[in-house]
Amino acid sequence: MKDITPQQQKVLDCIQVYINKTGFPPTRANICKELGFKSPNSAETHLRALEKKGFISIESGASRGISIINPEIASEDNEYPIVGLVAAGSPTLASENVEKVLNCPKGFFGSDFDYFLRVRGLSMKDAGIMEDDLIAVKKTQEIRNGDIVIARIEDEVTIKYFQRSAPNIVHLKPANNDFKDIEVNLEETELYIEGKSVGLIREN
Amino acid sequence: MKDITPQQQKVLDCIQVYINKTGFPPTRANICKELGFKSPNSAETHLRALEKKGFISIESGASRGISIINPEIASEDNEYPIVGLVAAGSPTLASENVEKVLNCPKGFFGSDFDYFLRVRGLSMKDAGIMEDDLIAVKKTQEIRNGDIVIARIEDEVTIKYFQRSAPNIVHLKPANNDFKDIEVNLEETELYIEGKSVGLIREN
DNA sequence: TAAATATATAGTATAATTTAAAGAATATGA
DNA sequence: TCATATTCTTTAAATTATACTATATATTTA
Repeated sequence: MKDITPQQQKVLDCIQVYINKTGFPPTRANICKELGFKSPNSAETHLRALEKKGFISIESGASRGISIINPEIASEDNEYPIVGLVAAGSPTLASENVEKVLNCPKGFFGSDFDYFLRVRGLSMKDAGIMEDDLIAVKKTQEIRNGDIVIARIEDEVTIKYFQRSAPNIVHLKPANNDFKDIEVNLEETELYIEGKSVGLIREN
Repeated sequence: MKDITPQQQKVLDCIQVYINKTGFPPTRANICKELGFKSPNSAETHLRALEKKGFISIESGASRGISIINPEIASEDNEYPIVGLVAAGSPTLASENVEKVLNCPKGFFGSDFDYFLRVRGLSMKDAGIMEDDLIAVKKTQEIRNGDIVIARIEDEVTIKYFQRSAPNIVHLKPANNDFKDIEVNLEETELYIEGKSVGLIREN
């Protein structure tokens, strides 16, 4: 990341202080006033320079659409959306799928993860994964045999053990004798791995 | 702080998710679109209700001037000891029994709790409680039938379902056909309830 | 039953970004 | 040293973004 000039640093600090104080980013006029400019366009120019150098991002056309790019955004708690399994389609984070969010400290599970997924069904009950449990899902394509994956097969989403049986054959194995393995021939059927489970939470 | 309705909670979550995603708050139109309203005014009304109930603050006349009021509960972690089951004796919080502590936000489970207990054995596997899981234990003597309890019988500690079968007869029932009920006659044998399970955590 | 909640249409006024043009000061490289 | 690039700042204005208000209806809750 490139160096910034003293004045650009002043603008960056001004943004951070303003966000800390108000909870939302400043406008150009706010920055202009705060730093004693006579024109919002002075602020605009600095913002563009900071954006170019990678310190902030600006959503074009959006009022107060400034966000600070902060590599160590490691606040203690992070909010993770709880996603419900939908009948069809991937467990996206679109708000209609998000029940609510849950605070969870960094490092709570051994791996980072992206969201909680609400479990439906009992196909993994012998692995201790019960109806209504929350699975912590890490979005990744790096899957090993035996991982518990969230897999999507042609709009059907399921939680199973992953087992690659041949270069183009994958078995999705339940942990419940009442369910059968799902055999996926990758040449015929599209299999998408949404992610893998890195943890589980249950509330009694 | 007053309660909010399910829909208001959705709006609040939508704001939080949007902020997490973009770094700045949503407009009414963003919320409207995200929640599927046809009019931004629906969002406006919910925002005003949330403001009135103290969950957000709105800076009048400021575009994207929404900030979430964080109650101290949301940012406060508590450290809970993780206790291992000892061969004999109760799962006390004496330091020799404490593996480590785990940060957990207030309100993480529906109930308060006092410590995490490391699970040993598979007597409750059909209830989804597996070896090495962490059970969140609330110290209490108020037990109902069907509760998962941490019970101590003459220096032997076990995790089972509680079932009072008669005024002085208690059954501690496993969730695994390989284990038998433990019948406790309270006139002959001392039974001590350490607490009950209010939640579970597992790391894959 | 009254109040609260939820949602819509419609419109106005203000907020805010962006662009163009200009100029001065400073830094950099040949 | 000089030419060029970068930084910094201004005026001015066009355009879009956005909040807010009025009004209405339906449903739910206390």
